[in-house]
Parts: sequence; C-alpha cells; structure tokens
Amino acid sequence: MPAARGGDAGRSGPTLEQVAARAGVGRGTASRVINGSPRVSERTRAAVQAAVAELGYVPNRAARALAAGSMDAVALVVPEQENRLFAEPYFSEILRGVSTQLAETDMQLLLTLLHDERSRERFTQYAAAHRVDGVLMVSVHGDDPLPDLLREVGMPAVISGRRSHAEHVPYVDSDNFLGAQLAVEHLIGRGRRQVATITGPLDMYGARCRLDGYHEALRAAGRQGARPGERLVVEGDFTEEGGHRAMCALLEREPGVDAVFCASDVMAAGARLALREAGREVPGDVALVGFDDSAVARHMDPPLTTVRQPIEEMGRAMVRMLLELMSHERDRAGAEQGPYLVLPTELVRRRSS
Amino acid sequence: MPAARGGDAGRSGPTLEQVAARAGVGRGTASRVINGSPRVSERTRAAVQAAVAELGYVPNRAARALAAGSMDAVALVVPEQENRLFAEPYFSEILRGVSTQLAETDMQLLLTLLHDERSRERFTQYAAAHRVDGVLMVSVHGDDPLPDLLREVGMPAVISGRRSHAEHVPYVDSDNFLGAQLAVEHLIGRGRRQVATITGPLDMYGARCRLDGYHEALRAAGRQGARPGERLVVEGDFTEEGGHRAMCALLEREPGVDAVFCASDVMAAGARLALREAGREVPGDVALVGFDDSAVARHMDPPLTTVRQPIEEMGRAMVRMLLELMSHERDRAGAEQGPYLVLPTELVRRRSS
DNA sequence: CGCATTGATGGGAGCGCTCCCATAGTTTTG
DNA sequence: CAAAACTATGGGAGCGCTCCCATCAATGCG
Repeated sequence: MPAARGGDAGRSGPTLEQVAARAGVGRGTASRVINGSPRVSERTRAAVQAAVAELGYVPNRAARALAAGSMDAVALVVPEQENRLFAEPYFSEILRGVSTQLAETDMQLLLTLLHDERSRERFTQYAAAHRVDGVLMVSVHGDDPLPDLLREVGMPAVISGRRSHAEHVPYVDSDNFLGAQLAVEHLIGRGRRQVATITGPLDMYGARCRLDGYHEALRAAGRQGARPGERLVVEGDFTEEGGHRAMCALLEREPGVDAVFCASDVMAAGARLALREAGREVPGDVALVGFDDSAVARHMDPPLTTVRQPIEEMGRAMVRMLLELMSHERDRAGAEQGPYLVLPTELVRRRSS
Repeated sequence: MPAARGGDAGRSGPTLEQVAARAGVGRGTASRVINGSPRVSERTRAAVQAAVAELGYVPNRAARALAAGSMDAVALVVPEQENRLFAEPYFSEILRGVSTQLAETDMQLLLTLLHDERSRERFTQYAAAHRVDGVLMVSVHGDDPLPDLLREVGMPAVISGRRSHAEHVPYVDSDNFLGAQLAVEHLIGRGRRQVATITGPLDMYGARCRLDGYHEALRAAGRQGARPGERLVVEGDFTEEGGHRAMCALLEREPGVDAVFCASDVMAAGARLALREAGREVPGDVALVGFDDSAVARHMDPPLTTVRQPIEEMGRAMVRMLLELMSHERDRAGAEQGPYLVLPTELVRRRSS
C-alpha cells in the first residue's frame, strides 16, 4: 500500500484505464462504450460493460468535466430574501420536480441560495465562467439583473414565472390569470354580490395577472359597471400580516363585502383572522378563496378553497426546457426569444366558499 | 479565433496560466496566491491578485478537483419518502443553515433526493467513488443502511437526529427529551391533572425521547403513581390523520383528559380537529401542546403552544461538524466514535394551553 | 569568510477523462 | 482484382489545476 501523501485523497475507485485493461480493450473504446457511442461492436460493448460491473466503475466527474469542457451540472438558484417561499410547498415541490426530471439524465443538481450581495456576485462570476451548464431560477423579481446577465454570457437559463408581459428569458409559468378568473367566477356562481380581492405586490407580474383575472371574471359577469377596481381591490404583500391589514381596510371601506379572493393562501389566513376579529363568519358572511393550495389552506378553519398550480410539473418542465436549451446552445446563440410554457391552474373547492 | 469545434463548450474565462503570465510570475506561484499559501512575498501576492481582478479569473473547479483529488462539494441527502418533511419548515431551515455555513467555505452544495431504489444505489456508488467530499443526511430512519455504508467507504458524514441511543455516526440533534419535559411541565404548571400524550412512531428514536421526556415530567411532579403510561399514552405516526385517530381513542379511553402533549404540530392539528368534533374547547376543556413550531402551529385556532428546535442552527452545526471531520479524515480513519452535538429546545407559549 | 539553512519561485508530472487522428481489418465498388 | 470507403480500435494530446522538487537568492552560523 502506498504511503498516504497529502494530495491522494481519492482512493477513488477504478479508472477508465483499468476498466479498459480488464476488458482487454483500449481506453478510447472503453470510453465509447461508457458514453454510448454506436461505433462499437456488440462483443466489445458487452466486455466493457462486464468490466464496469465487476470493478464497480464510476466515471470521475471532474476528469470528464475537465476534458469535455462541460460540467454536467445545473444550478438551482433561489433568491433568499424569499423567506416565505421556503415555508410553502412551492419550493419543495419545484425541487422535487427538478430533482426527479434531472435524475433521468445524470446531471448534478447544485443548490445555490443567494443570501446577500456577496453570494450573488460570486454566483454571477461562477456562471460567467461557465462552471455550470445551465441555471434554473425560482421566484425572480422583476428587477433582478441575473437572468439578463446569464443571457449575456451565454449561459442557458430558465426561470419560474415571468417577470413581465414581455418576458424574453425562457420561462415556465402557471396560468395565474385563468386561475384567478376561475376563483372569482366560482364566488360569483355561489351568489356573492360584493366580490373583493386582496392582491399581491403589484410590481410582481404574477400578482398583476391574478388581479387581471379577477377583473375579467367580474367583467364577464357583467359587473364592470360597479367599478370594482376602486373600492374592492386592496393591495397586499403576500404575507399574513399584509392579508390581515388588507382585510381590515376592506371591511372599513366596504362593510357589505361578502366574498374575497386572496392572491395567496397565506394572505387568506391573515384575512380570515381579521374576519374572525370582526365577528364575520366564513363562509356564512364572507366567502374566502386563496391561491397556491399550500398547507395553510388545508389547515385553516374552515379549510380554504384555493387555486392549485401544478408546481411539481413546473419543476420538471423547467428541467426539460433547460436541457433543450443546453443541447441547442451553439446554434441559437443569437436567438432573441426563448421557449415559453404556461401550465394550467385548477380550483380546489373547500368549505370556505 | 479558433473554429468552434464540438467539445470546446467552455470559452471558460482565463486560466491560471494566463493570470500568472499577466502578473509576471510562474504558474506555481499564482496557484499559491489563489490558495492562500503563506510562502509568497507580499509584492508577488499583490501582483497576482491584481491580475486575478483584471482578468476576472475564476478557478476551474473541475481541474482543481481532478488535480487535488478532492471535489470541493458536499451532498445533502434527503430520503424522499419523507414527503411530510418538505411541507414543514424543517427542511427549508436546515437547508438555509447548511447553505449559509457552506457559503463561508467555497464548497458546493449538491442536493440529492433519494426517490427510489435506483437513485439510492446510484448515490451509494457515487459516494463510494468519493465523488463528493462529505455527506449530510436529513431525517434518516433507524434502519437506513446508508450512514454505515458511508462510514465503511470512509466518506465523512453527519446526520440530523440520532437513529438510536447508541448512535455511532456523527450527528446533530435537538434535545427532544428536555423539550418534551418542558412542554409537559408547562401543562402541569397550568394546573392540568390528566396530561396525556400522543407520541410519534416509537421505532423512531426522536419520538421515543419525547415520550421519555413526558414520563420524566410526570415523575418529577410526583405523578408516576398514576401509571400514566397505560391509559394516557397513545402512539401516533406524525400525520394529521394519525393525530386525529389517537385523540379519538384517547377521548374514549379517558374522557377526563384535560391536556395533551402531541409529539408533532401536525398531529396536534389532527387532535384539535377530533376535539372540535367531540365538542371540547381548546384550551378551555383540553390544553394542547405540539412540537416543532411549524407553520401549522401558528395557523391553528387557537394558535398552538409548541416546542421549538433551533433548526437553522442545526444545519449550520452539521456543516461545521462535517468540515471538521473532513479535515481530519486521514488521521482518524479508525476512530469508532464521531462527535455529537445536541442543541437545546424551547417552549413557545401560545393560546392553546 | 565559506558552508548550511531558510524563503520564494518556476515549472514538470500527472490527475482521469474526451477528442480525434492514425491504423488495421473488412467490405463495397469500378 | 485493385482501389476506395467504411468500421472498429488504440492511444496521443491536452483540459487547468495541485503537488512537489529543483533552483536560486538571501540570510544565519561556526
């Protein structure tokens, strides 16, 4: 046994060379088999595969990356100010989808939380130096420069959720507009007359879409004359406290309100609390609908009717889209528009409406 | 400009060689500066650092890994059957802690979800081949062979939560025993006479500790004579339905129960539902305390008194411990016991008790 | 004052792999 | 039947870095 010198850290299993020797072929041929090249005879392929199995060979990623110039890894980037993201199933489900889909290739998933400016800068450099092959970004704010930066350095990237109507970075989004519309139609269908909404921060495109869906549903029901935009719309911030505040404001401004569509479950929880404090029954006096179908929705009393997004599927779709981008990267260097995907949302009826 | 051939994917920034040339030094010296070796003169160091800044040099990880035999990456492994893990803050907070602490080194965080046998096997091989430098495992079951496997192949690993009293793999845990004891003391202090508990699955060590804490609190209060173990202890399974079932059983068996310590918030939610169905007020008729301080606890009605664990800190501690293990790996190859860390828990009083 | 010691430096070797070119063996074609 | 065209294969070059050894200069010591 060789004396353990400093740098030998890896008794890292057999090398390609050893596999090749064992199979009685050359290194190049062994490599071809490992990488599924068709230009290998059946016999040889079998021999190499046997050797791989016997030796328990696992390719050395670093060596492969170095030689091939690709890293076989994609980064999932999460802006960490998004604390709330974490508490909700959103992130976890995206993660599950991403991970599942990625498992079918053998790419690595690198998780990067952007805590502060420093980590941000570091990641930017890292990406610019092409130390990953692609980037997935979750919950990007409208003014985040990162997606465009990545674009400039030719790093394939997919974001979850558009940042604006004119989003030019490839994205996967859910149909916020239609989801909101469904929710409000549902409330109208239940005979509610004064349907209000607590929106998300209106500088976020998704929040805006939900508001548009709300308006559209009212318009379609012939209620646009009521000018709901004025009295019945309150801007929230996706937090529980925000929902509470918004609901209080709403009750004061329009005591006759009998239904509220909240742009997130968490805000609905806040609103529900405000209603309780005001002595209003749910759904008796006021019907409530949320958005997200997060855990909160199921645990509220009464359980919250809400709009579900196919989040896990969004994660999977993001990966598929990214892989697609990565494989074509060369010949679309100058393309000005990426692929887009919008997945459907669905109303989940519970007792709050 | 060289014609873009197939494999050149990386126009990956400047190399060490170029930095060295720019700074007018040799490659070795440049490397020394980058890696903070002390054996470099101040002048030279400054020159190299200037060159790095000007060129925007970012070391090529693959090359570094290949040459140094270490991968500069640790894997965070999550057994995916743990669906519930994801819905709770637990995982997210661990993740934040891990990520924060890791950001101070420049290791990469590799996230691995173990969906099925195939991914499990793949990861095992991967680790055995030392394709990561260390492994963090979250929520390991008592019968999971992975930790011991890693140990055998000399892969440093830290798990969150002991698997048994005699855990021999390095771990970071929270003080389940004391947390439970606090909770039950609190209930006793509030004048409750018939304090029951709904436990977790008793094949999980953490659940067992919480039960022990419960017993200890009763014993300390001089109530061991009541043989609480028989009538007032029901085994749950950490799910909401389980909590509901357990509470129903409890009510039937011991209608006079006036306090319940649930070994998880989610079970407390189930129990709360059962109590509502049975027409019991919380905390009027029955006081309720949970464990975890998850989002559910805050959203219950009334908000749930519960036991908080310093989860983010646990994540950070896991990383510190792992780095420590990694740095000593060589000289402790034969050590039979790893370091352990148990962090304190804390009672969060809310209206349910 | 000459030789040993220390500190800073340059650069060779090689990590394990992929790419690609040269080679040899085999088949098709004129 | 020879030349051309494939096919399967071996192995060199080199990816960008770290490790380490040889080198050279500047000290220290007897």
